[in-house]
Amino acid sequence: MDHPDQTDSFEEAAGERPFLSNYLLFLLASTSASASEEFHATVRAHGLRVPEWRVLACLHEEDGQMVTRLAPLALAEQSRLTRIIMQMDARGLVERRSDPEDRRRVRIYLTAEGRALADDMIARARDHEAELLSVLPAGKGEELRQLLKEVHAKLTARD
Amino acid sequence: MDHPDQTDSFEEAAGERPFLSNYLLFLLASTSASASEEFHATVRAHGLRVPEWRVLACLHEEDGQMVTRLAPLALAEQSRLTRIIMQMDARGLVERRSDPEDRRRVRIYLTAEGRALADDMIARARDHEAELLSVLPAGKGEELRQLLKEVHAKLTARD
DNA sequence: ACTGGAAGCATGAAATATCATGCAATGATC
DNA sequence: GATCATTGCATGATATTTCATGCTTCCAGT
Repeated sequence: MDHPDQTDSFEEAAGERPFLSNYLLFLLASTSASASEEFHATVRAHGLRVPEWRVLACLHEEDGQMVTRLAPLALAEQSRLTRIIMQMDARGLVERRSDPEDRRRVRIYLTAEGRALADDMIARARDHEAELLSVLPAGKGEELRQLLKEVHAKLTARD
Repeated sequence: MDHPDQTDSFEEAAGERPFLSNYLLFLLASTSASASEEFHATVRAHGLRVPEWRVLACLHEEDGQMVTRLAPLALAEQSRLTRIIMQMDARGLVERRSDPEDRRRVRIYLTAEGRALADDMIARARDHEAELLSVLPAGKGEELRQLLKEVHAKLTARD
């Protein structure tokens, strides 16, 4: 039945597996989007936009970071992050202080309110992650985490 | 030196591993972003915006899809996709035809030019993916792909 | 010290995205 | 087969994002 020498239209050839559903960049983007969406609903329910939550998480990890360092971590472009920080500042979640070592730099610090919110959201993020992983066969989640850490490291190594 | 019964500030406690760099949603989003960025440069170099490339890839896989089906696949919201399609139509990459079975539906078809571009870009995507995977120890890439397919399936199963 | 260049952040104008809603076609219920 | 709800797509108003560029501060070389 299969005469590969005849039907080589490339598109519908016999042994082809579908491209899209196996394409790594698609799987990454799509999985990231659907996995994140659930939690992002929680984020918005707490009056935060997604990049604001990311900033809180980054500062929770290390307070007083500069805008330029925060931007890639929060997956936001610099000018966008500047504005987000300004709004968070206006709202009293963070505080901007010029770095005395280098006055070009602006370092961002959590306020008490910001820290409280960050703590709360981080706890929720942990819970959500646990719940997310629970739909997978045991161990798979950690396996995925480790692989992603590896790839992520390789990719960000070559700046 | 370490008296865990004293310094339990939760934040800087002894055995804590960093949250962010182990947080699955962060790893997914950040890895996806940096992995995609390289290829997206290629996409733009060919005069396409990222969602346009995604539409081409989706149609290459299955021509004549409806807008509503295309939107989640191309990771774009419906009204956004409508406009993107309109531009691609204006540019001659796709064609919109009302579905005779259900005249609310608009089905999108690749034009000859669109198909040629899609074929070309898919080939480049394959190449880029191979190159991307080559920075990983052999096998790791496929392992990652399989895990992502699993998680992706689980996540999209519960609509 | 002086000059050129780069780093760090801010900002205006233009491009995009989103949200709610509109409209048309279909399906379901009685 | 009239009515009401729903699906599918389009669209206007608004909000967000981006791009280029400006301004300031620092650094390197001279």
